[in-house]
Amino acid sequence: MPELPEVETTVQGLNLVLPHQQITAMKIYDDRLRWPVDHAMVQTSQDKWIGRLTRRSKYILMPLYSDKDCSAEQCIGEIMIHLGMSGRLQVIPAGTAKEKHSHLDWHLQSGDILRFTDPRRFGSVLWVILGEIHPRLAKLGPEPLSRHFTGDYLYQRAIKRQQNIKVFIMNAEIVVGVGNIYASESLFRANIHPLTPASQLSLEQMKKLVAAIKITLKAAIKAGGTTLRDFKSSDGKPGYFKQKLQVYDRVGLDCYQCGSLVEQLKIGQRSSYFCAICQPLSR
DNA sequence: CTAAGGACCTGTCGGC
DNA sequence: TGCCGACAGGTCCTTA
Repeated sequence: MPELPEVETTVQGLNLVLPHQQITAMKIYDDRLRWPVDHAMVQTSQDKWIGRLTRRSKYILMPLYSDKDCSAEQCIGEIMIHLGMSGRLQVIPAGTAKEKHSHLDWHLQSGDILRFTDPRRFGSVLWVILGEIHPRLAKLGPEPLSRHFTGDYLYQRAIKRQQNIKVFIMNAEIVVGVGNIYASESLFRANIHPLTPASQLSLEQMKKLVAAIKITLKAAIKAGGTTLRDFKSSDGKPGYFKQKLQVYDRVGLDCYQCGSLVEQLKIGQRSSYFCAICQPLSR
């Protein structure tokens, strides 16, 4: 389900309702996520106030405070949530029946519940100690929408890398937040074949690719993410970016740009979509 | 160090 | 209708 635009959409939606709400209780129904949920979080969450949520890579960071003011000195740490492939984090009315894969609830003073649901359990919910950088965040590359992510940067990182460009841009140590959908979409937009070795691309091509990634992600965030099967933002609405996908999931259909057929390949175990005419393979 | 593959887990869909 | 394999938006870990 979630790539960066879907996570960002979720954070924006939750920030409309969660900040300054008090947690009255946390319940763990199933702790078997990507990593076991630490049951100490139940006690830690008790009676704390929720601050403004942020995002780093595809992780959602929810700071907790010991006082309703939520001033910096009162912060006690953060809950760090990854949605994996099938996770959802939403605020629902008290009493809403649990689904088969609802794993965690935070009951709020308002009566609502913040609920984490994840059928495949590739998601994770971890505690970040105050003032520390979680090991999972320590080695991440720049945010794709930040000024640190430039064509020059990507070109430098690609020197001596024979790896194909699609797998390369999906590596979170190079740049975070480029998942399988938007990798194909960005490469199409930049007219780069997904199998091109990273080191083969010129500085100009890298600049074009970086611009394409930024434009693609921004447009997807604006549309509320992409709903393929089951993505729902925190307010329960689907994302509308699917209607704008150029190549993803369009194998055998006409390329919107040139009219030839969109092709599909497995690259690094993932389905990849491209137009061989618009995205010629240089060497 | 890089690159490639398997692993984790459940649900759904298409073919027979 | 039922069974079985392939596949799904993401990382992490092991092996070469």
